[in-house]
Amino acid sequence: MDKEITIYDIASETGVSPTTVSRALNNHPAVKDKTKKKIFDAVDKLGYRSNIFASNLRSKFTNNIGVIVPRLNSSFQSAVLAGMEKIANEAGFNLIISQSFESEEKEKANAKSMYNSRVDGLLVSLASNTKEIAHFKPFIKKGTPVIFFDRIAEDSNMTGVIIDNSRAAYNSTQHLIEQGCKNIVHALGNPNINIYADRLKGYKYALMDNGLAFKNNNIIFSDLNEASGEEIAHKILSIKPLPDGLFVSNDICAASCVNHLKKAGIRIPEDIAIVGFNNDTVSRLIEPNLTTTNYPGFEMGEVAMKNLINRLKDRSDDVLQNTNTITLKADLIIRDSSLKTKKLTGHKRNLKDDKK
Amino acid sequence: MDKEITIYDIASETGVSPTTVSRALNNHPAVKDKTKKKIFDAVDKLGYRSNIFASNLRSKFTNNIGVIVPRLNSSFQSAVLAGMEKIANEAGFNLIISQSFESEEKEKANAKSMYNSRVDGLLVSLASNTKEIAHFKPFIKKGTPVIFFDRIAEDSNMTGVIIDNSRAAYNSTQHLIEQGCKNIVHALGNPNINIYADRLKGYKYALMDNGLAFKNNNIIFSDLNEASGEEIAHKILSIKPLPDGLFVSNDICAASCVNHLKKAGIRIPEDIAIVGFNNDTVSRLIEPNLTTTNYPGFEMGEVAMKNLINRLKDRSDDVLQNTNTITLKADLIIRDSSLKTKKLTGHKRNLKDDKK
DNA sequence: TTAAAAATTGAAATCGATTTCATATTTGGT
DNA sequence: ACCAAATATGAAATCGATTTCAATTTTTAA
Repeated sequence: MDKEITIYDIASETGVSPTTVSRALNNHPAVKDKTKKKIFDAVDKLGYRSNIFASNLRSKFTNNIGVIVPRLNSSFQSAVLAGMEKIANEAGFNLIISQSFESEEKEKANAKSMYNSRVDGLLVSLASNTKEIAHFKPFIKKGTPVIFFDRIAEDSNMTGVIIDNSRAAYNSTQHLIEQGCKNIVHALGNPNINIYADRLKGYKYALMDNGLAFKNNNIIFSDLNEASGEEIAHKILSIKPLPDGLFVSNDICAASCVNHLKKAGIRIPEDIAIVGFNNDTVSRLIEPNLTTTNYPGFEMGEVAMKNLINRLKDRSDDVLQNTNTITLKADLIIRDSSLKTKKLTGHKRNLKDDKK
Repeated sequence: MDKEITIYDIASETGVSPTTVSRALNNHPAVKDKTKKKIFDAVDKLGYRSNIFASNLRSKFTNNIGVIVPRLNSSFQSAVLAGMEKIANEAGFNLIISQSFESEEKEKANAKSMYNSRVDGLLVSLASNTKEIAHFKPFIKKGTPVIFFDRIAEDSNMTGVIIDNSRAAYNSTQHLIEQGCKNIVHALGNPNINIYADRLKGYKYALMDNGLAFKNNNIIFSDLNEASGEEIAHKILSIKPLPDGLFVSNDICAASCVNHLKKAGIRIPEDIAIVGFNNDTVSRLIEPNLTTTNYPGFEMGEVAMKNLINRLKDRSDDVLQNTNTITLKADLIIRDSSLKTKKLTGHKRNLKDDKK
């Protein structure tokens, strides 16, 4: 096990002081180019690597950014993380990632751990049962920026990066109505989470604006996973008369539901037009292809991380400091699962459809 | 911004020395219970939090474990990461995650960054174009354990966690042969990566053992993504006579391929029996359901992390130190896409099929 | 009761980089 | 060529916990 090379070694090798070495390494302007070169040569020669702990201890910055997500193994969340990692890595930050498994307790524990790890900033997508966000107060108090994404704390005035869930749901519902649907079921997740609450609103508004009545019976709460697709299908089949439209707030669940409805002899979209959410891979692979809302996860990750890093870089930038909510575009992608009136032509389809 | 509470504050509050405080906090046996209690009371009262940088600087341990993956947004990789995070979190370790984007250069940069971050251990799934693994030597030299998973460096004698890719491919091919296929195409990814190279071997062995000739024309190299499914379908259609079996080394790609073949009027499995790989969600949602190999990502993450942490805990445990390769079970799940002979009964199907 | 052994506690050095404040060296203008 | 301003460099304190080695207190055994 080699002995650690320190700036003192570099200093004695080059005949300057540790102070100057430190400055040179941090690219401080007050070091002559000639001295710098000498120092960097010695750095290469001796194979010096900065000890970030000594550095952090003194400077208080860790170059670590914490991320807390409900689950790592979700295609949406992993896209977000991929976007975040890309930006963070380019800016020289490390990503420390932990998952809450949808539990407020675990989220609190993770926050505490992140706090102890002295992360420079924190990005959070809330657990479904998180009711209050006091566990992030210590960060704020200490001046560590916290940014929420996707699942945000609405009542707080902390920054959040989201899509306009209400509008997206409105557009989905409106589209179904335009296809002639008059009896539209909406399947959503835990309405404690802003994204589902907002989508429910959008669904209601669209019904209202089109003079359609909202019926409690047409709302199905579920976990929105593969298994719940079957449950939803069963519930749909038990509704008389059979609904003619279905808006499921998740593609995988919608796809599973499509399959089970098909198995029961229901034709899609002729009997029921179906719209999903997320533009998950599966939406482009099942038969019929699923109309859905494109949820730009990778981009959301990039935006949230860029915003965070900007704050860290320029703590005085009031414009960014005051940004409260960043809303990303999330467009409806129309495919066959909802097209009762006319089939898309190959041409039109390509226009709307073909982006990964 | 509050002033940081240190062990010196605790010391003066309780009237003992910082040394004793440090020992109490680390649960050192040589501190009287009464003293401990006094100290912990003061800790609670003052809201003390350990400064891990001061601690790391002296003790050399960071409680951080680095993970380098080719891409974060892959359903397999995110399942692995979820498993890793779970175990690491339970053991009090943080996860620092970065992605190589399949580039050896980026992988090297990430390794360097992990090295500078002084991670206690490193978990790596190699980039597709990584030809040599010298960039992990510094870790070994320093005594930091490095464990590979899924995509390992075969020639090195470093520990790896994998599935038996050759056997899995053998079983897939054998299954197709048993269904009566005599002309089986295999679509795989970059054969520089062990998993595809091994599967290719398994495919060849199965042909051989059944007296079928191996034909170079029946091998298709591709990126195995959604788009390449279409390319593969086109290539298949151009082969005369039409192959009667297809083994694609990835479910999403296989699913996309299924769709394009169906569009071309090919019946599955009657004309071509198809087998995928991974047991991705989509394999259970497309029509017909895809026969595939269950790839236990979450479990692989757990196993790799457990192994790493065991090494960290007991550096003298020779049994674990010498473990070279850990192989996980990966069973074939038979579904309709490959069943030419007889349809599965509902009963049999549930037996084999119903695990997430 | 007393010496030896065991159990507790503490003073001070240490980990390696950063930062403050002071000093030395250049540069530029006249 | 000379002095003020601008540039470069360095000495020493500092960040907060750990650790070594020594000292003190308590317990045990005879």
